Amino acid sequence: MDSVHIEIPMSVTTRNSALPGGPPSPRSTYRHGDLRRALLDAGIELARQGGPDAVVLREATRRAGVAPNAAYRHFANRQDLLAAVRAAAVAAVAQAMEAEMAEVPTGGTPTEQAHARVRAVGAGYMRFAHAETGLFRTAFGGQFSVEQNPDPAMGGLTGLNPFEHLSAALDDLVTAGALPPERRPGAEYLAWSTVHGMALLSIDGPLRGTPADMLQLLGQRLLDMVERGL
Amino acid sequence: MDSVHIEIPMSVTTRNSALPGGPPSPRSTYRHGDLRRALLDAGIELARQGGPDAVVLREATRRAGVAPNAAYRHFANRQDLLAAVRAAAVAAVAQAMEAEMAEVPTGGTPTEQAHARVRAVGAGYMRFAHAETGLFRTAFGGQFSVEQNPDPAMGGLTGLNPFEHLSAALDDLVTAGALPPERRPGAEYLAWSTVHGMALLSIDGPLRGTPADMLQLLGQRLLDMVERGL
DNA sequence: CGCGCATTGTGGACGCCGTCCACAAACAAT
DNA sequence: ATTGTTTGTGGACGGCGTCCACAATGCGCG
Repeated sequence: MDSVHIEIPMSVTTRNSALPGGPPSPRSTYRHGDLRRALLDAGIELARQGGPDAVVLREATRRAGVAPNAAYRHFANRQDLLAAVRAAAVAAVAQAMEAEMAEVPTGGTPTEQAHARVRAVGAGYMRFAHAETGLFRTAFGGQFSVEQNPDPAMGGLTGLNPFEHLSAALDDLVTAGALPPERRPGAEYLAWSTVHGMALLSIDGPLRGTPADMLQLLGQRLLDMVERGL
Repeated sequence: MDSVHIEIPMSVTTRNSALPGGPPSPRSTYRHGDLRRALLDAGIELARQGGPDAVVLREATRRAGVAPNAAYRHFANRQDLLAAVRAAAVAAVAQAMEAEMAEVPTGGTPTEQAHARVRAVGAGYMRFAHAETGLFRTAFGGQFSVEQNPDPAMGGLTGLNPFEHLSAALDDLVTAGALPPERRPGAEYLAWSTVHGMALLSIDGPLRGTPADMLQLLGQRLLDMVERGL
């Protein structure tokens, strides 16, 4: 696994501090304290290990030490829980991008900087897909949408979601004069398509099992292609 | 929906010629005739309408007018049936590519021809994704692999599967002198990533619902990018 | 302080799914 | 005609999402 820092908000306060291992200790109070949060955490963990299909309502309630139906007090249905988990997963992708951008060396011409930033966004996306397959698949595997009425829960530490990071990086490219303005509209989708495709090919497709360094190399070639072709 | 010719092999002979509509007429014989084929056809239809998750064993047997367990005489389990459906779906993609290539005007320099062929492969892929979403998702949505020990069931009319079509087109590009040989290795994955990403973005992602002509345009820009950047 | 009520968790049920086992019908080979 | 193998049936099990009725809880209002 690649090393990617993932910062997923964990339960803040839970009266029932169930230590891992052993059945969750019986609640002292009838009320749980923060069941919504507990279910969400359980869902995130399930997604991390098995992707979206592994987010099973009954299993989440089991882990929270609660009856299956209790979930319906906090989520309309399985789909609703999954949506919340997905938001967390998207936020994690945003953070992966931010981490990657933090590594970009300062200095160099504005053009170099701008290019480096676009590459960081793309590389963060692909690296995350490889390092946190389950979460990535949850975020971008099935149906997803990030742009319209941006859910703040999908933002990283900076508050920007992955799509916004990409847009910003492309804007920089234009300001730096490295991308003709007339080519800017829609460029997000060209760039996104490219890295999205490679991410999926490398976790679900023919590139599955390819060693990380090989993948890194291919990824760089892909980004070269985008840089030349955009 | 775009118009794409899809040729999926349908049942050759079924003693029980169940016309659509109404419950399937009771079998005259205890034996079915070609239950495997019937289940596969049902599975394909389910996949076409609802993607891989819609391929439900019990529903397939229901459509074939047979008890649920009968399926286990022909498929090891649900996964096995799904694999067979997937093969058919992949073959359909190959045919979509072939149809697209048949449209390429003859004439022009070898370089132009080669470029046109690569574009046809990519366009066929994306067009199919849009026209036959369910089948596309079944073929390339979840885990998939096309290259190692090529399953003949995945080939189109020419016998080549989608990956082989792409490879051949890229080889042509080299022969025509439009792609430096040193850049040839791995080029499949760069090109595939690109169209795969856009295909998914346009059916599951933010490009969902984009009008077909808009999509066509974006697709062409994407192929331009590949052409320039490969 | 006590009461009523909205909130939150429980228990039990339903119908759907995939899968397993034992049995029966149909056919093929002897 | 008998025997044995294939193919379909019937019934069952556990797991899932979801619904309804009920019980415990704790908060706000008098």
